[in-house]
Amino acid sequence: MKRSLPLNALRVFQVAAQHLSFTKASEELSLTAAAVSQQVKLLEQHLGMALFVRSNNKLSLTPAGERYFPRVREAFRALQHATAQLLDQKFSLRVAVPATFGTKWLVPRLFRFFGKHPDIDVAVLTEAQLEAGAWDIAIEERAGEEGPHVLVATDYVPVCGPVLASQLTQPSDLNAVTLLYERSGRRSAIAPDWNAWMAHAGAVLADTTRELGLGDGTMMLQAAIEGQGVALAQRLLIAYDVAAGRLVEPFAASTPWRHAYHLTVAQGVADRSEVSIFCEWLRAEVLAS
Amino acid sequence: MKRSLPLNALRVFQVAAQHLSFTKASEELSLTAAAVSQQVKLLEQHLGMALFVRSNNKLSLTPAGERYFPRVREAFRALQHATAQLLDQKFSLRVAVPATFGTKWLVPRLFRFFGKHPDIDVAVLTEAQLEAGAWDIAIEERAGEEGPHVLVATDYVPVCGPVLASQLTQPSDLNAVTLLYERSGRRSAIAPDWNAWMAHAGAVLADTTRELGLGDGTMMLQAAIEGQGVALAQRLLIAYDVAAGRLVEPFAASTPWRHAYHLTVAQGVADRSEVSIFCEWLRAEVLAS
DNA sequence: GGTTTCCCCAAGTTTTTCTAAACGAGCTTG
DNA sequence: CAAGCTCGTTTAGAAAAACTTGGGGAAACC
Repeated sequence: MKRSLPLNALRVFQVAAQHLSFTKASEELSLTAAAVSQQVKLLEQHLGMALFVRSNNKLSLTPAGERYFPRVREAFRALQHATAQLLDQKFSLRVAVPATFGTKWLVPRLFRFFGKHPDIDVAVLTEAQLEAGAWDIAIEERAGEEGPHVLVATDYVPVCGPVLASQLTQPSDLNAVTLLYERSGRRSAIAPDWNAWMAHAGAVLADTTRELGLGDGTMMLQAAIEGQGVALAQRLLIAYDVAAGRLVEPFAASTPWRHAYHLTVAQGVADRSEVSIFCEWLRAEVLAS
Repeated sequence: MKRSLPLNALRVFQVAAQHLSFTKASEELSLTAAAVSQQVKLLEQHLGMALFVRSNNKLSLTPAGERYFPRVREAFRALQHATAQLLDQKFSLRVAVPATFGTKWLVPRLFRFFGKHPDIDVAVLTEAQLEAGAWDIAIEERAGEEGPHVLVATDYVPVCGPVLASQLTQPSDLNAVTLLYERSGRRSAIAPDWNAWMAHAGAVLADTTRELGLGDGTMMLQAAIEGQGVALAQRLLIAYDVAAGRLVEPFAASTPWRHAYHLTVAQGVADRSEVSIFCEWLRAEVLAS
């Protein structure tokens, strides 16, 4: 490499390649289109090859640019991710939770914690970033409700929007609607299925019943709220939506199997006061509900 | 992220963290130490946290910096690697070879190819970068000498420097010296071992004989040239060193097993004239030797 | 105790980067 | 088919970084 890569030009290239438009890239970067054009030209000169084909009024990548772009994007994403994680360390307490649990249970209660402890900066991270050193407290979901660190456990009930609920009088009616369930891909917990619930409710799931698997519990609940079907959801996580009338439980029957959320404290942080304060607050919240 | 990362400052940080010295970093970057100091300070301000501990006269990373550094380094390496590979595309022909084969067989003959075809830019890549699209022709080593695309095959013979060779009169003398062999970790070929050669030569390898495994054939041959021991080397690759008197074959006995170099042409490039010209030249070179 | 080795700071200069404005090529539109 | 629009390029000058110089201090080395 004759001279070190022009990094800023590289970032401009990356954004421009994403949009396949210098104008759009200039907006994202808060620059003028001229600046983008210049930076890209600089990079192309540095590499000694064209990255874009400027066929008048339409922009596309050359084969070289096509090969280069995804790798450059990946590198920048890695930088971005590393930086974001570094910045998390500025919080005095970092709590990693499953996305749905965070959205539907933790976040709605968190304002009470802030009220009591305004001096503690809490960061709520999604489970996806469960790398060592990235969190102080982690909450994880597992099947069953045994274990020394169980925070709270829940069963599953069918829920749906109020309109749909009015059409359901008995479990077998479910065969006429779309059944939503969570396709928890990587999670260790065994996802509950409709088949089991129906059997438990004394009905039979027809082969023809339409099912829709959502990749994420929040998405599933959102679909249920919008009336797209009936979801098999954790009772623990629907309290607020039920209270607001957005969701209704058409049948009381819950499931015999339960899932539990387990509380883990990262090694070496147990003696920090924020950590124990938060853990105690969590347990108090569980008891209060 | 309030404002996009200062990429150049990030690179400076990366270099400084590598050396744990602003002065050394400034040399590598062809800057003054003051410039390095300023860039690092800029980055630290941007992130809102310290990355280095400046204890007078000794520099070290903070825990945050310690976590950040390897990830930043990785991202820059990825960029560097992607760019290097992109630049290879400027060559009209990219040939990937095992490192030792390239050093000892291909490169010494390559000047004849350039003489005949000065218009073809050849890039010789090491096997390590065997990713799709990165090469036009690949040469790979495998055990045995069967296969439709065998370029050339070879057996193995002991070689060493001339001084050491004068002390060896029969195979059993090898038990008194260091035996060098190639620890070809990832290669699919089964590395030949001294045990087998000794048995074939009618001698016995003593348990006490000192062996030294080198990770790379070139390193092994270099050790042999320097008189550090006797190497079990591919006869194909030692011709030039033997001719120059740097290496000597103390025993004529070669091995019953052979390895072959196979020639692979990447998909979709077989019809390019440079490719067929080079392949024909390779075969002609094999016949000529 | 002097010397060396680091790093930091402030001021000034160089280099890079960006903007503004004008231009040109193709596409759309009336 | 010509006017208007979009989009990228170019140039020159302005703004903003980045870099150097020179000075200083604190530990470490001899």
